[in-house]
Formats: sequence, C-alpha cells, structure tokens
Amino acid sequence: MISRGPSLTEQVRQHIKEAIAEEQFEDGRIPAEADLATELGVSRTTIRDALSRLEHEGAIYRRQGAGTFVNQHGLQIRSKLDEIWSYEDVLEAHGYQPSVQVLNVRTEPADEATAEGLGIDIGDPVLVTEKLFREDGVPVVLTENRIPAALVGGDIQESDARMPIWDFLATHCGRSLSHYLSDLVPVSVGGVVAARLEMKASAPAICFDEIGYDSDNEPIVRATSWFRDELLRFRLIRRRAAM
Amino acid sequence: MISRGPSLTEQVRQHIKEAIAEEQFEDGRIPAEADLATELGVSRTTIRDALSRLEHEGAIYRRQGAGTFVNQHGLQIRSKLDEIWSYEDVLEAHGYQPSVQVLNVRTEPADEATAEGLGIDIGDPVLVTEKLFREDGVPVVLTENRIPAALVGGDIQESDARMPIWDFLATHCGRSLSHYLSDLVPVSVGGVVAARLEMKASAPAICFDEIGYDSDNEPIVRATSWFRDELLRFRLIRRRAAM
DNA sequence: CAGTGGTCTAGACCACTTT
DNA sequence: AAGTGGTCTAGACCACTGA
Repeated sequence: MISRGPSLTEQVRQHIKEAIAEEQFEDGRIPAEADLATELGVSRTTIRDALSRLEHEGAIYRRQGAGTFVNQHGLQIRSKLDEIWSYEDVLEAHGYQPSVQVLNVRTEPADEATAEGLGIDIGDPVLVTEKLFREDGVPVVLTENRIPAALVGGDIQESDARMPIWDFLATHCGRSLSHYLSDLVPVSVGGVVAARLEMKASAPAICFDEIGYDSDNEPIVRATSWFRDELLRFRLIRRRAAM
Repeated sequence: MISRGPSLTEQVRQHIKEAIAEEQFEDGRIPAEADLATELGVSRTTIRDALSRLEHEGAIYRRQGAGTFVNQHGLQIRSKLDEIWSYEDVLEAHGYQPSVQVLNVRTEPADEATAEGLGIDIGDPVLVTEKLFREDGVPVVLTENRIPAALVGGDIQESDARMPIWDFLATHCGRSLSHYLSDLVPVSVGGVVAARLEMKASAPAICFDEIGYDSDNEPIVRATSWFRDELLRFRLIRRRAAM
C-alpha cells in the first residue's frame, strides 16, 4: 500500500470495496482481519477501521466468531439518505446524465422559519437561489437555498449559483459546510412546485427542510428540496440505537 | 470506572452524555481526550471511541487542533431516523404515554413485493400483524408486519403480537433482528389507513417500506408503517459521504 | 479446539489551531 | 510553542462460532 494522499484507512477501504465489486471473494467471505493486515502491510486497527466504515455503509456485515461477509442486499443501495451530498452526484449514481438549471437568484427578507433556523432576525435579508436538477431532461429535484445576506461577499450572478451549494459557501462566504440537520416533511406539492417538477398538482411528495452548519457548528444555510419520488427514492439502513 | 456489564466505551459514552445533560462543561467545551483518559482511568482509544459515537449521534462536534464541543443544535433531536427501533421508545422520547393496540393477526398469501423482499415465492403464506400506536390516546403510527409463516413456530394469538416485533421474532421465530433496509415513500393516505390514523383521507404522509434482516443477513420481516406527521416528525443528520 | 471478530491498552507521530 | 484532535502501530485478552 502506498501512503500518499488519503489516509491508510481510506485506502484500505477503497481497496476492499473494489475487491468486493470485482467479486474477488469466494462465497462472499472476506478474509480474516489479521490476514488482511498481513497482506496489506498495515495494522489490524487500520483494517478494522476500514471494515467498520464499510459495515456502516451496508457493503459488508460481520458476525463475531464467524467472520466478515459481503452484504448482497446492501450493495443494491444507490442513494443512502444519510450520505447524500450533491444532487449531481446522486443522479450520476443512478446512471443518468444530470443537468442543473438556475431558476432564480434574489434577495428577500427572512420569514420566521428561516430566521429561526439560521439564527437571524425576521426580515433580515437572505440570498435565495432556486435550482432545478434534471436527469435526461426530466425534472427530478427542486431546491431552494437561503443564505444570510450578511455572509455573502460581493454581488452574485445567476451563473455563480450553478455550482454545488458547498462550493458556493466556500467561494462566496468563506465557510465550509460540515453537515445538515434535516427534517423530512410529507407534502402535497403545490401549484408552483408541481409545475416546475412537471408533476400532477397535489401529488404526494417528500420535502427536505434542513439547516446546514459550518465546522464551527454555526447555521449558514437553509435548504428546502422537493423530489419526484418515482425517479429518486431514498433508502437508509436503520440499526438499533444505543440506549 | 467499573467494568461490569456494558463495554468500557459504552460506560464512558454514557458518563459523558450525562455530564453534557447536566451542563457540567463550561462554555460547552469538553475536556481534551488525554485529560478524559487520565480522569476516567482508561486509554485514549476508549475515550475516542466513545466520543466518536457521541459525535455520530449529534451530541458533540470536534475540530482538529481546537477541541471537542457540545452540539447545542444536535441535542434537540428527539427521534433520529436512522436509530429508530421501537415505536414505544420513540413515543416515550417525545414525552408521551404510548399505548399499543393489536388490530389484526392473520395469515395470507404473499403478494409480489412481499415475496421479493422476503425471498419467498408469491402466494407463500405470511403472518400479518397490524398494530396501532397512540400517544395520549391519539393515533400516531400504524404498522403492518409480514413474516414468512414458515419461520413462525406454533399458533399465534393476538396477545402474542403486542410485544415489539424483535421480541416477537426472537420468541416465536428464534431469529434476532439485526437491522432494517428502509425505503421512504411519499403517499396520500387511503381510506382504511386514514380512518385508523384518524386523518383526512388523501392527506400526505410518509410511509416506511422496509425489510428487516437477521444476523445472518437473511430477510425475516417486511414492515410497512404510516405516520401522523404533525405528531411524529423525523430528523436525521446528513454528512458528506466518502467518495 | 482453532479461528474469528470485539475490546482495550500504551505509545508514537502528524496536522491543525490557538496563543 | 503549546495544546488539540487524527492516524497508526503492536500486542494483549476476551467472547463467540463452528468443526
């Protein structure tokens, strides 16, 4: 194993993931951790960290005393809800050619929900960008991002909004998006949303209503997104919580 | 620290979690890992494992070179989507007195979706249990569980179905539920579901359609659940996926 | 019983942030 | 420069599985 760039653990994870994809393991059985450690020339801890990540992703499962195995069911997942980052990436993972259209860039006063989520006052100006993602020309995701205008440096053109939101936040706000806290809200799509997504009005849909935080845990963006369910269905793995 | 029962890591996690709840840390700053290790008499690895779990739960966040801090926003989460296990527990976490009503226990032939999910043939008999959860008397969650009849030992009464599904699977099927792979489906609730949840017909709702697997990664149960969104809203933390 | 994953230790070095 | 979290090592012992 080479050691430049990503961490050893990440390299090991990739290595094993590729081996799984190439079906190099007979019977879906993955070698013992100690064997992998010897073979790859790293410590067992590093192997275990990599395997833990793969287990969390659903690519493998482990049984104490028995061994580590490929998870046939988990491999089918295309878009894991808790790992979604850019819609371009999600759509690409589905095997489509994604395209982005910036519908609108404007500044408006914050409404109550936005102000509360972003920790600003009602009426404070927020920059709103509306984007529509299509795959093979069909609209799939509609998103609205709201960023406190006080965070945005300089004038923003529509062309600036094309980039993924975390790139925008890094470039124009000097903040790095760390994670989202997301609410899942069932809705009947209203007239405007339905029209943009080319759905029947009042059709059921899932709406993400989420706040994005930077590495200092400060809220920096409120994102609201609607999805065409038939085209983009979300999955997740649910495990027992520690009590 | 005592070492009986749960792992050291789990004890440390609980210890720190309680300290956070009691606001023992000034300025939301959590002591350095090395200090915690000395104070609690465990290795830094154990501390780190405990902190990693708390970070994943959203209770804390870490910044390399700076320190570890309480996550004020994450603490507000009541029901994390990826950690839901029993609806009784979820409702209790919301501060309500939950109650369970078994609506129906029957055996029926598997439809296509059930057969595919459970790896059985269409028409094979499945045991179906319907349950309604209320909080303070108000219906909140409706669930249908389908288990291949071949897995179920002995005759099942309605009273047997009252227990949480993983207890049922352990008691009557000798299987231990390991995790769910869950689809989130937006729906308009139909007449029967709406009536049972006392919702307006055709109101939007989120439906879980999920397959539960045992520790051998074999599908053992298909669960379908509907929720009253106003009463039980789901949240999750989304982080950047490893690419 | 041998082999496997689960837990834990003690220590090293690095990358990064803050003073 | 000092302090912090991030990565990695080498090794120990335990709990569990399966032949």
